[in-house]
Amino acid sequence: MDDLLSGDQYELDPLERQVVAFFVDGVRVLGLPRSIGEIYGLLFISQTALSLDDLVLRLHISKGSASQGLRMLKSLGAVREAAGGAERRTYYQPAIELKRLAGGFIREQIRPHLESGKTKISRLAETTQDIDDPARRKFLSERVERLETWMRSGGRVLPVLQKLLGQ
Amino acid sequence: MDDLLSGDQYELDPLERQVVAFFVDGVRVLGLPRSIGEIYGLLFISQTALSLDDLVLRLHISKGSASQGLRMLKSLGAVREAAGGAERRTYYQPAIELKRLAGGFIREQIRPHLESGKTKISRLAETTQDIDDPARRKFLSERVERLETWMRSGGRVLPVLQKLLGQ
DNA sequence: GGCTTTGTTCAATTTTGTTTGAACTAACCG
DNA sequence: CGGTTAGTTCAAACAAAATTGAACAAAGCC
Repeated sequence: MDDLLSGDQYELDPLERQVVAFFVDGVRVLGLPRSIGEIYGLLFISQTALSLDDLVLRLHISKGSASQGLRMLKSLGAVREAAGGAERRTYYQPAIELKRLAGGFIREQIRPHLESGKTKISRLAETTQDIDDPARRKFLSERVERLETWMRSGGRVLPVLQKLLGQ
Repeated sequence: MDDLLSGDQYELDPLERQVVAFFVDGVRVLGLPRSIGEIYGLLFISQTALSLDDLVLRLHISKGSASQGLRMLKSLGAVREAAGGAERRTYYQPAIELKRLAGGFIREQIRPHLESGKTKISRLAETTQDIDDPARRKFLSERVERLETWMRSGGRVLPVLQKLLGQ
């Protein structure tokens, strides 16, 4: 905290900045906040495990951001707590197997939406039954049927995806 | 605009609202704006092709939103202009084959990021060469190699994905 | 030509989502 | 105990992204 001699001793070097920027872009594609990319990026390029305070200090983000970011990364299985440390403070390391990263993302971000989608389509199918005009009802049933097909395809694809990424 | 007799003549019925809401949620998962979901949803549930003005009127969105939304949906291959109409006004219909939808999304939203990712990693690999400390350089090279592996996996997965969704 | 209709563009506004930071809990320490 | 450190929570501030609407261009019509 007390960087009395040099305010820059914690600054990222150019390579670290480049890697962090890479992951910031990466997670934006996935619809995750930039702090997630910053944290994961710095962990990815660090040879030693880092604490929450290290992240705050080096990335110039708030403790709140670091805490929330680490929580999400843990839930995605993208970081784990470093084993062993006898210290009270916990240190974090990145998971770097694509299999694990993709698996966590699919489990946490995709499957829930697929599930809730199926539920909503069921309700849609019910609502469709209430339509009076038979021609209209037939058309709607076909469209709902189409949605159900989409969801089935989605459900079939995920395991294959995970399998392909796990190598 | 001047609905003197009944302000509701263009309102969505409950089923239409349900479908539009379904697609609004759906596109949010993909990181696309809600207007995209509204427009596609209404087209999806409509038995006839709709014009830009129809969308403005029924969804209560601005002409600007409708225009931009249709442009993006066209670029994704998710809507096409209805053939035939001798009218000046153009009418739109949804593409409903998952194959086509997924293909457009992959082409427009995923591939560009994969490509630019590869480029950035190449630059990263160069920067890594400038590192003086051999141990550090070795570690960084391994991590960059890992990123390259990720990208290769990504590149291999996309065609399989398209193939699986096209049935 | 002038008038109308259709659609686009983009700066200003609104909405949404992220980050901050102060207040808090919990755990350790002397 | 009282003091320090580690980490969480959440309302408020801020930043990023979407939407609006007015000005505009293009094309048809009379």
